[in-house]
Parts: sequence; structure tokens; C-alpha cells
Amino acid sequence: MDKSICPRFEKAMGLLSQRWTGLILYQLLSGPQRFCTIESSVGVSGRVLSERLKDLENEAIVKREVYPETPVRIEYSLTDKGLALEPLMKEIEKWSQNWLEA
Amino acid sequence: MDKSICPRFEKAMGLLSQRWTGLILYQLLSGPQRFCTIESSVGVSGRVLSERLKDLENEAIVKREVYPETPVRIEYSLTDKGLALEPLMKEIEKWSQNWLEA
DNA sequence: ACAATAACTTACTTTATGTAAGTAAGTATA
DNA sequence: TATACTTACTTACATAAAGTAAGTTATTGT
Repeated sequence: MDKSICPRFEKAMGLLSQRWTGLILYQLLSGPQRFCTIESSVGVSGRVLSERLKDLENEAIVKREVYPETPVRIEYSLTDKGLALEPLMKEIEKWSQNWLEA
Repeated sequence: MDKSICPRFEKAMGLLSQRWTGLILYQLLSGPQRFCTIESSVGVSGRVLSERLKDLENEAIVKREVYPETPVRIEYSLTDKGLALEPLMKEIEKWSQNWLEA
């Protein structure tokens, strides 16, 4: 009975179940943001955030843009693939509202 | 700018982003199942599966039922709270179909 | 020149997970 | 009667992932 789960589903779940990844993506749904903003609003350490953003860039879910202003501004935002996660996030919101205590 | 994310959402994401938890729940959506079935279909180790099922029982997402047959049969199934995760899982399926390669 | 800020990276510690063996209860087999 | 087998776990130990804190590079403000 080994491995009855769809590999694509498994991959998606593998991405989302990386610690912090879901919260990082949820945070980015509210618009492009810089490193330190994500760090403090999500509560993830810089070390892990840096790692996750690289992974998400490799998956083409997040894009990184450098604005050579002064001081330099680096913004992370969602690609179309990343934006497509919105309905999923809304479902998590719904479930948490309906089934979890405040 | 600390902690701008809704605590309920954060808790929901915390549950789902535990390694294996999402796949275990997805597997249980197809009906009640025993320990060893989940173990092999999901690919999780017994050690972690045992831990996860206990956590999910404590969260009232999964229930455990003992049938004193021979040999004893123990089945894990979703509560209403667990079943309510179905739309969310469907969204993950959709996203994975649309955006991930096979 | 000195302190400050953003965006990281590195070194080190703690926690989580994987692996494999062990346990308990009951059944079937030799 | 003793041995082996099955399910559902637990325990002990090794490895991988995450947390913490300090360090780096570039640039600005005082």
C-alpha cells in the first residue's frame, strides 16, 4: 500500500509544511516587503528567513528585487504562482476562524 | 511591526506546518484508517506518526477508536473539526495541479 | 571618525526527526 | 508447551533542522 498520495500534492504539502513558509507567504500576500519587515512580523529568525526566501525563489513562488536607492532597498514579492496561493490561504483563515479559539 | 498576523491563523498554520501532519490528515480524508496503513501510505516513521496522532487527538481533529477484535483493531478517523479541512485540502490539490510539474 | 541601518552569513547550541530495536497482548503453528 | 507472528506502539541513539547571537559589507547620518 506504499505511497498512495499524488506526488504533486505531496510536493505542495512539502513546501507549505516547511516551518515558517506558510506564514511568510501569507505575509507577502499583503504586498511586497523587505527582509526585516517579514522577519519581525512573522517572528522568524534571519537565518531561517534567508534560507526560506532562497528556496521560494528557486520554486518561482517569490521574487527578489533590488532597488539601488540609498540605502539600498530589497523587496520580496509573490509571483503569479505565489499569488495563486491566495484561495488556499483564505481557506486556512476560514477554518481557523470556525474551529479555533481566540 | 511585531506579530501582525492573526493568532488563530498562526495556530492553524502551526498545526499544518508540522512535518507530516498535512499528509496524515489528507490520508484520513479518504476514511478511517489504522496505524500501519497510514504509516506506509504516507511514508512517515512510526515514532513520528505516534506523536502526531496524539497531538491531533489533543486538538480534537482526529479520534482514535479501539475495536477489541482479534487481533485488536485501532482506527483513526477525522472529527468534524478534521473533516472541515477538506476544502482547504482541495485548494492545495488545485494549486498543485495548476502550478507544479508532474 | 563613529554610530546606525539593512541584509545577510557564520559558528555554535538546542530541538526535531529518522532509524532500528524492543515491548505487550493475543493468535496461530510446530 | 514453546516459538513465531501481528498490530500498535515506545525507547535509545544518530543525524538533520532550527534558534541564538555575533560578525560582515555597504552606505548614511552626526
